[in-house]
Amino acid sequence: MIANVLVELANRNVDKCFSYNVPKDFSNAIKVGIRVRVPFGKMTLEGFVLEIVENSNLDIQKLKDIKEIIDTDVILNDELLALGKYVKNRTLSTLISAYQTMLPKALKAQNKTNINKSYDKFIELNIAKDEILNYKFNDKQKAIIERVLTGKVLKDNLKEISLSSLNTLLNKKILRESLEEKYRYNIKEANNYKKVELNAEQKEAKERILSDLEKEHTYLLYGVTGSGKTEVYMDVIEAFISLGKSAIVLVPEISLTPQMVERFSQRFKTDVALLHSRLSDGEKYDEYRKIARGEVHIVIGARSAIFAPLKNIGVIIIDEEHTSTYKQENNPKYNAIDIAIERCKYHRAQLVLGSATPSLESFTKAVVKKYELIELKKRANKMSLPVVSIVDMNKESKKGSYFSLELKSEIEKCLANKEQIILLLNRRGYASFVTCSNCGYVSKCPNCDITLTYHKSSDMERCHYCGFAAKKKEVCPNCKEKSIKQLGVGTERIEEELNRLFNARVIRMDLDTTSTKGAHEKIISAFRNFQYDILLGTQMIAKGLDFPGVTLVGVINADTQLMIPNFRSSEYTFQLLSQVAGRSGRGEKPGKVIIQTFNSDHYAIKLAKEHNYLEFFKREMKIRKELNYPPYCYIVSIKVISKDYDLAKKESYSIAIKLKENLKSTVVLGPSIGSTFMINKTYRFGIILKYKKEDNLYPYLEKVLAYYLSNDKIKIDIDFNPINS
DNA sequence: AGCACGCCGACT
DNA sequence: GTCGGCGTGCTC
Repeated sequence: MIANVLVELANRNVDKCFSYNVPKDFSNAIKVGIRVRVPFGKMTLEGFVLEIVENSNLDIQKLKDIKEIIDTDVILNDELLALGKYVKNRTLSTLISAYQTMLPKALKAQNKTNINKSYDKFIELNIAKDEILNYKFNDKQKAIIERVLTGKVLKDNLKEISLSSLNTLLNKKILRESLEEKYRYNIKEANNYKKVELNAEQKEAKERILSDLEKEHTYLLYGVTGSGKTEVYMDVIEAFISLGKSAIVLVPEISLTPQMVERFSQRFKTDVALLHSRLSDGEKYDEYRKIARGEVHIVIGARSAIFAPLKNIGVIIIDEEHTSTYKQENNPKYNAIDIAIERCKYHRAQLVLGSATPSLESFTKAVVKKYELIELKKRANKMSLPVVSIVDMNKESKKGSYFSLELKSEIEKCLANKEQIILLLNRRGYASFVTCSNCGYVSKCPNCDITLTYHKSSDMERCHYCGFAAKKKEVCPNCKEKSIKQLGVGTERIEEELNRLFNARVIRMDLDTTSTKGAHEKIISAFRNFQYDILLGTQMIAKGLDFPGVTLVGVINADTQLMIPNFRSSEYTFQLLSQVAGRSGRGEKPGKVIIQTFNSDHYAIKLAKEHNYLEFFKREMKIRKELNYPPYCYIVSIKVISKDYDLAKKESYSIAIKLKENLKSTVVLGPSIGSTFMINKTYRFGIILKYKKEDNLYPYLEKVLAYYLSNDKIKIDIDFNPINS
């Protein structure tokens, strides 16, 4: 018997099966989809058994033996095995890295993982009840026996009575110890569930999703903020569970949306498993086993939860589908929506993509009927959308202040009324960009309509997209003032200002203040409990949070997102402003939103004020069409990376030329250097491909990868449908 | 990833 | 004449 094993090394040279002889002792235990330990050269590696066969082209006599079997239960079932191949083919990653990202750390093939199951120690009677009379016990021993008489008791509870007495009884074999696997994480069961009746719109949405279960469908659930999408999700899931099926719910970052989890646990109790980055490796392992064993029907998690080993999936829900967190930024660079579609095909399941501001790609697919559009037009609580006002910071009399007069006075009003305030300053705004502090002019690339980024080292303004570069301007070409400045202000600075200007309790929530476990939850609950007046934070405060006490939302600078050199910057700005505006006025009092900007005429800002997604979609699509950006084409980003500048440059040019020759229906841009040109003394040159249909694309890119396979001086990194290029 | 093999420069 | 540089290739 021969096992074909994929070893743990994430190197393209060894990303294939190696054949091993299965010793007779293992012939019962060996299974496809488990991990084994095998000799590999002089090393011992872990790997996944992908096939078990009887014959081989290789000389069977020369095959080495499998050293050890690691798992008793299958880790990669047939669906996951196929899914890994799909990920590899979609992203041109190695197969091993595809499998590794699908699994929690405890189950990866890695020689030095030491994440174990956790056990509870129980004590129970080791003799028949009536035999007890044959012994004489002291008082402590009696107390212990008393507890154990009715059944097994946690050892820790008995230790409190007397550890030495307990040990005596164990030694005399009157009591015995037993181990029971335990789960380190269990969702908190909430009991305050109130059934919410769906309104007509929500009911219709639910019925649409359940209308045809014969084949897989993708539904785009487009509903304004507060339209009650979560209630629809829960009702749909309940319906699938009653059909004996299960559900995956993806949220952008689960630790930021605790109330989503709370609402699910109220309704579905412990039928829910949670998978997200804030769980420890041990906790993740436990949740994963719970899922694999079929002990829960619902999995809620962030991106990688799309690989949860649930069986019999009826529905996959992707909430806030427009968020970029569904795209993984390291290899394999997969998009959870693509994986969801693939899994839905396998299970004949329904995919629901929910958003108040769908990505242009998704909305386009709905327009061309690739997705089915379901609209929720009304807010479920009948509250009106908050009133948004835009403050043109160019017209502020006191230049250089971070707070406009209007925002300042509204903050003061709120504080006086003991109402709460959320202030947003996007953290990504720290990147230096070039702008005129007098008129708000921003340098843009003449070829790409993308903001230029100031490079200090060369004192040039560059386009990270096409490579265009120009000397830094001293005088603003718009207003002729000598007021060109680099901007970059962060939340920390604003926090200082708030403490200086107001007598208020301020809490800051950004990457720096939330690095420790449970920090998010602490900040959020402290704010919700009115321990603070002002919550200041980056975009992480914009998503899905529900604070009934908040009546004012202020956006310190709406332009930070616009400045990002990315064709999606308008889209992101619109989404962010719409999101954060939805945080205001969720309680009884109506909400107010103030957006400070130097670009008060920008359509993304104006239309966010009007809550007008459809008009934004139209406007932005027109621009995308003119400039040939997605959704009018697909994009591939290729990075040529090397420690050797000249080599990287030379090879990137030769790749670009070859791509131009071989991909006839593709626009090849570059090579150019990007904002991440030098990282750790490695240089990266970027090539961008734009195409609508290119049959030769995958085969040719595989050729390029194969060409550099054994060249460890050059690394080729390919990103399909990148989100930040 | 690790390790062996192999083909050219400065040394006990 | 040898020790050792790291380029190239292989690992069932």
